Amino acid sequence: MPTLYVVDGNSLLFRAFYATMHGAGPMATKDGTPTNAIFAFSRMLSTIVASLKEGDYLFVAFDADGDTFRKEELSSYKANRAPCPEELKPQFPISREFLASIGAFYYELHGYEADDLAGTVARWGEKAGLPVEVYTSDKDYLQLVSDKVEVNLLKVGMSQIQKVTPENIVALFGYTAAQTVDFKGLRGDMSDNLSGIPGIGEKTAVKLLAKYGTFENIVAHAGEIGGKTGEAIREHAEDGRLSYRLAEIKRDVELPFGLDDLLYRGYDLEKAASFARKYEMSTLMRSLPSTWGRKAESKAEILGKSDLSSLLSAKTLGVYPDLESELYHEAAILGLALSDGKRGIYLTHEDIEASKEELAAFFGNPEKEVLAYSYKELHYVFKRLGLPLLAAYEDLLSVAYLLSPDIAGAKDKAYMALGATYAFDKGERATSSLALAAAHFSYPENAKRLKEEGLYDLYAQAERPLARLLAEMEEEGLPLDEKTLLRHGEHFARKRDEAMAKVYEIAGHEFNVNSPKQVAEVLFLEKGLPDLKKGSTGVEVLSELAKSYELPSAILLYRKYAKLCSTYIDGLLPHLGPDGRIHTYFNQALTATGRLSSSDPNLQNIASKDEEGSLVKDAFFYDDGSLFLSLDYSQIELRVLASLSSCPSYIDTFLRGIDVHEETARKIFRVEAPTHLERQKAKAVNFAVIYGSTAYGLSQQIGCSMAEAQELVGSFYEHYPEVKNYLDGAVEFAKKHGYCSTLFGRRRYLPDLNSKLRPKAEAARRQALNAPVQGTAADIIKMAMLKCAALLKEGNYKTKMVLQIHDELIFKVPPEEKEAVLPLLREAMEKAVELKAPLKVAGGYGKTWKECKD
DNA sequence: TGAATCACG
DNA sequence: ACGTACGTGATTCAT
Repeated sequence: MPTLYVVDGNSLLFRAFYATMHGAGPMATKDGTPTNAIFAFSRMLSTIVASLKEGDYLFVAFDADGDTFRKEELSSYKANRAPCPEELKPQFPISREFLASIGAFYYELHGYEADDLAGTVARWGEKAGLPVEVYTSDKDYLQLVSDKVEVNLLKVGMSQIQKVTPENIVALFGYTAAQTVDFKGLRGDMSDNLSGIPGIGEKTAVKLLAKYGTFENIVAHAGEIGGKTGEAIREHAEDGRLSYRLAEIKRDVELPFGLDDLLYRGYDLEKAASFARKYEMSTLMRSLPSTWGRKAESKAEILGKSDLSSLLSAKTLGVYPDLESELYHEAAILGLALSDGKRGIYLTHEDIEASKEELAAFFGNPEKEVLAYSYKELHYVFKRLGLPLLAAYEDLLSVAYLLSPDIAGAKDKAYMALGATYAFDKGERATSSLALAAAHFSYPENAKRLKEEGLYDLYAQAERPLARLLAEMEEEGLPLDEKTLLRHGEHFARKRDEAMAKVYEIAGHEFNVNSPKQVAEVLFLEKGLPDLKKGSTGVEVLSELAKSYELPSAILLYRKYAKLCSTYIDGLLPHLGPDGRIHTYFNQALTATGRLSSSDPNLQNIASKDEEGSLVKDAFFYDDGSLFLSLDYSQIELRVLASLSSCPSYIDTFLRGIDVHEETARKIFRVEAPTHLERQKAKAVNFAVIYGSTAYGLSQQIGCSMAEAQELVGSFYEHYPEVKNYLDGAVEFAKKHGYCSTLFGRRRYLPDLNSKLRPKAEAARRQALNAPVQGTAADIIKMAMLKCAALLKEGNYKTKMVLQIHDELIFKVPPEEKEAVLPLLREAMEKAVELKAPLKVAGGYGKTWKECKD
């Protein structure tokens, strides 16, 4: 039996809005259009569509603009309703657009409310003998409940739904479906500004209805009802009647369509994907039920394997490796999709083996061209397959990242940023891999977009070539000696257990020291230590408490060794390959600022500040006599700030090669020879400036008064006025254009900059200040990496770049190249880019990673 | 899945 | 009145 689904669009959209209003992310498109309600609304509709079966009907009712017949009857109707939130307004038309994109029939009619349309359509269903499912969060709809009609009341999201039927309605609400209107007549409805009978609340109304049945019968028997209640009924019967009439849903509205028009026929994947792209909702396609998606024709005509040589005669191929997981160092290689944009072939792993020579001839030919999603991934996969990859290439992931830096590692988002049309993860692996391979032919249009936005040089000179270098670095890996690591690990574990025993001893009992909640309970409740920061047990709090108490310092000690054990011993070992090396992944298209990140494992946050922690780096060494070389940029971000702002006195500090923090201290404290403390404070001020911190933040950082912090910042800007100018200008620009950019044009979009929520806008302001600085430094080191790699190749050196840690490069150097390579690489890094404040590089050799940092 | 914590730049 | 320094990743607990 087909079912009719009736949805109260307004109600769901409001519910969707308030459910996501305080959510985490910005929930807006790049141009600032809010989409939070649409996000949740689309989820709700997806859930409903998912429950539809072939032959079912779907109708979504909306309120129309302007007044309704109810307003004509009562001018104060809904008069006290809060105005529609500004962020929700633009989302009304978008919700219609969404429904259209998924083929859902919706309607609104001037003079009527959504419930009248819903009630009318629900009656059609009843008359046709169909079961009807109504979705709303408005209890007025309960009057529709019948043998045929179930009302689903939404509580929070789609997760909490109260199904109301004739069987359970009295138990749930105390009145029947037919009595819903009588109930409203008595109780009224604050949200509609209907008084009902003043003084009668929910409890009284239910009691009266149970006894007398209907509103009119209650009025007729008002004489026998005593006390204030009876008095109120007699006095306000007319008010009640009015509320009654207005609460009644009209069920015979004339509509220009019929039940047949509501038959749900599914959605066009292309239209839905295009909606998702337009509103930057990367997860939408995944939440839509695939059973209803009418597959777009695959762009690539699928060829048989016998046509491989014909396909390989193309100059350019889109190539997409089909892997079992994203961790391509290890993941099983399932297949390889090749497309020339119009036709394509999917090769299984066996096919690849069988056609290796033909494939090698194509990919080893520098005259040919490859369009890859992630060249880095492809490169690594080809190495594993024993295939060369020397063809020229484009890296679509980098293109997407530059055009839309907030794609954060999500494939859907990346393809969406490229405007590539493909059915997201629908259908067979082979089909979707081929669709992706073909989608890479969007490259020419996107290259044009890069040029229009001034990003092409960054792509062609930095990101694109970097993809190959990073692949080589990942493949090279870093040597980790298991024995040494385990030896240090035993030491850490012993210390950890000692610290734990001490914690238990002082606490007087055992508890889970790993649980911040339990730690807080023991410290602040059991032991009565002062709670300095809202129950937090972080290092700042515990080290402060450690000055006066024993327990916090024991906990800190436990935490230190527990961290070393779990993250750097137990966490690292599973990543140690049979080759004795650790192969990290460099994420090239992830951070908001243009930095790289490292994961699985993260080699950019191996301990080194703590003396014992740095023992981890002691386990990284070569067994063939090769050395580690570490070269790092000194204060690159401050030099970038000085250069971006063209501040002569700041630049001068760097030109003179003096200690920048000491010089800042001399200026802001107006002394000749700053003390150690003064230098520390000046250093904090320098950082506060590039982080956009407030006086409060600075005062917390250096433990001084707000007044002093204010004074220091003020003094800084007095001595470096151009810096202030530059920073003010940067925020202005970002507010006006919606993004900020680095010296080389890399953008970061900041839609929150104009948020009405102060903390959000303030956070965005700080990001606008910091991103150009951090991002420019990131651009610089990327260019330096390429320069270093080119020089090493040119000079036929065996030295290899193995790691990048934001402002530092680590190399593997054979002993015989020791003398030559250091000055070569240092020079390359310092001259990578010509800044107004010169770049300076420091560093040296060591037998272990730890040693080269000493 | 998110919060808390702590490792790095 | 309100929160309060940028950017990451891994582990653990708790829901």
